[in-house]
Amino acid sequence: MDKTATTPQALRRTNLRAVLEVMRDAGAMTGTDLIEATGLTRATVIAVCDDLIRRGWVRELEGDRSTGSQKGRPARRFEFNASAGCVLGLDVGMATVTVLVAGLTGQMLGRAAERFSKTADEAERRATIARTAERALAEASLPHSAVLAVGIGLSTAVDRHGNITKGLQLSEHFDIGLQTELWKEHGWPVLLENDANLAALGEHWRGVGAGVDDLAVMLAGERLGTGLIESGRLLHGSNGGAGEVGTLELVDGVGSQDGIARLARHWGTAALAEGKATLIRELVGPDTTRVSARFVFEAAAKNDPVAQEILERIGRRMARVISLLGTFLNPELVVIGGAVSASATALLPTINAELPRLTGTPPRVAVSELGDAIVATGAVRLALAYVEENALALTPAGAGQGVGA
Amino acid sequence: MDKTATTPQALRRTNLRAVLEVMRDAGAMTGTDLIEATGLTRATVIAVCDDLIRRGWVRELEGDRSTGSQKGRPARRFEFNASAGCVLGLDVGMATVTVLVAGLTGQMLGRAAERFSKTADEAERRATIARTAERALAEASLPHSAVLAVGIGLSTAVDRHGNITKGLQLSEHFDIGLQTELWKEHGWPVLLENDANLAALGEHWRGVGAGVDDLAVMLAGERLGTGLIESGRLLHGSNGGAGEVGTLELVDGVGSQDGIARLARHWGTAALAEGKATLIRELVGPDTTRVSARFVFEAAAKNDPVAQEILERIGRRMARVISLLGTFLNPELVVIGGAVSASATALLPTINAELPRLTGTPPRVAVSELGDAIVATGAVRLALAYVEENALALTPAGAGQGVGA
DNA sequence: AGTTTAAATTTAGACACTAAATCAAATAGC
DNA sequence: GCTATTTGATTTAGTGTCTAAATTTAAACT
Repeated sequence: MDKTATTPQALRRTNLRAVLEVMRDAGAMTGTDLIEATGLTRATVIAVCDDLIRRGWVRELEGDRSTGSQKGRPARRFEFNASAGCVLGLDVGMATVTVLVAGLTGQMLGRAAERFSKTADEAERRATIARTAERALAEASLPHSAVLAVGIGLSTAVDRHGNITKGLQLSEHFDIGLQTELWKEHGWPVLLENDANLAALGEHWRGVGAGVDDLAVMLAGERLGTGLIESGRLLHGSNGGAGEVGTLELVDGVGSQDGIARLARHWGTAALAEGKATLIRELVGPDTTRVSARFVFEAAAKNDPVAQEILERIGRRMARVISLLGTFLNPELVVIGGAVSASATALLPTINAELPRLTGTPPRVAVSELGDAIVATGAVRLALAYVEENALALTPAGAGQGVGA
Repeated sequence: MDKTATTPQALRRTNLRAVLEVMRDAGAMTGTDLIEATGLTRATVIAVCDDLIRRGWVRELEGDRSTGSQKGRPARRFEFNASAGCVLGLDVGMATVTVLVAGLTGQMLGRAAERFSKTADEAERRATIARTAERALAEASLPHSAVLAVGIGLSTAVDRHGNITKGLQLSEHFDIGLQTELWKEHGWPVLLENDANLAALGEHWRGVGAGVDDLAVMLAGERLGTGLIESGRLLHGSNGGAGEVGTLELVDGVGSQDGIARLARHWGTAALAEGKATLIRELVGPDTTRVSARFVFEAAAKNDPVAQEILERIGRRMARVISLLGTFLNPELVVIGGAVSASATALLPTINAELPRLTGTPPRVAVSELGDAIVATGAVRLALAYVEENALALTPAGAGQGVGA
């Protein structure tokens, strides 16, 4: 029943979409601008704009003749109504939940984060998530009705239809009825996606990967996951397992799913246990079991040879994975992101030195600048994509009343 | 200048495409069938069909009331005109060229193959290719004017726009003006693609991978290349290097770009040189330098332990690469194809035994049944995709006269 | 005030669709 | 052989959307 054939009304729908799309990423425009951009005639453009205004997706600006020609009849100026609604982007991790609120052009309007209680059961985790979302919405002064979609990133495999893949990895921690239970009273569309995939979306949207359509993002904090974008599209594989390097055989004496943070802690702890003379010991203090990645990176920055050796091992390890990505996917760029991404810059020399030896198509390597909002940013992007896809079927909640700047 | 907006005529174009597409993969249909399939009204369907007949893409069948109801006014029966033209699918390898001729529903109409002279220069290679294509067309009794598109598979990296990637591997052997020089007098659209990618298209179209939308095909003859399909789409990567495992680091004492055939020969020769007692020696005959893959597989089939050990090594090696594919791409199925694919069945037990140890998402593994037409079959598919995409812009050359069954 | 300029609107016409009535060609029953 | 029935094709009237061209509008300039 998937009819591809069309009626005359479909024509208008197509043109509504075309105009809306142009206006979304071009800001305020006159009718003439839109004629130029879409190839439609003036009569049509105006009709479509009036239609969009009526639907609430576009608003008309008053006065203001600052740009363009000063002569002739002043042009009506149309603008995508960025406050016709908002979306939520969530990063639901093992220990914490982060929520971003964004307007329809992606302007960030609110933010909140919270830790899960260690003993939390399903219902309690859901409650924590809901509470954090409420706080973020409150910060943005937005009503529930403004939310048009919710994107959620999870540390588990999710297939391309947004379904959690049972049996793969940590799904039981995340398969907690986020779609069916959490916001059923609001009826918000909830879109699930793997966290590394969202990190890739985030970087592709507003990170160092902006404009790069063949991209891999390694989400390397405690764990290590990879999000893959080819030709601007996210790759999932048949079970959403694409890029899930957790089971990679790397024969290094540590689990292959370990991210940068865990590796640094692991090897740092080992170095202390072996009694090596290193700055790490002083930085950590008396309780030598409390090594964290931060101390190792700090010691390395102060030229501590033991810490630097650890960083080199981590770098070689990353280079190994990146080289495989380069060989199989041939991305233009690989971005290292995640909690410790700020420190990851120290790994670049090692990685860049190793790569050409390991693959014939070495990608550029960069470090993310999105910090710990990388997944939530991608979640926002995912939700926005849904809204863009379904705009004409949705009703802008804030139509007419305006929902914040 | 990529206008997405539309005019009333675009509506008709959309419906022409929709109807044509339905008819292409459903065979002969009545107006009522098309109403059912497209959701359009009878008046529109008939108008569209008459339009398509006028353009030469569809023909009307006479008489024949075998199917459907016997009562009432007999329905007009429409059929996609499979002989409105043809396409060529070429496999241009290092040593040989293979050409397939196919009608627009993919029915094979002609075939020819030829070896390149060892001393051939660019112009001579082009001439051999042209001559082979002529022979295939002659076998199908088709005029030059019937050819609507040509797909060509090459053993070198090709990016997603069909451009050979300079500097990567064997490009100099294949960048011989196939698009600019070869058939410029006929004006045939020539589409270039990597051979492993075409193998993947071929398997996805008419091989064991039919219906599997997340698929990897390992083209493993003398060399080893991989074609990747995710969600039904071919992956290229930024330089067309995706799946080009030629530079993979596998630390086995042999080049990683080596395919099954070369590995068998390599290790078979080594076994003889080491003076091992093996059936291979007898099969090869007096000149022990002339080991070929065939002898090794034959000896293994006769339970020769040395040959079987070689097969296991090859199998483990393949499993290694497949496991990496499984980890990074998570395909549902991996198909082994290429010149020696018939023998590859002997490798399956080893591969299937190794895989679960190497990756958490082991794909199904199968052996291609397309034989040495695998690349040319994919080339046909590539050319057909072009014709389907551009059908309404093209003029069916055989319009009215019919160009073979 | 009149002219110029650029934009908006109106008007006429074209194209493509739907829905409903009518026409056409076959079978089935009497 | 005639009529009723069935099914498909065609015609007609009406609607929605677009373009192109003429007209109107609203400002700046002279």
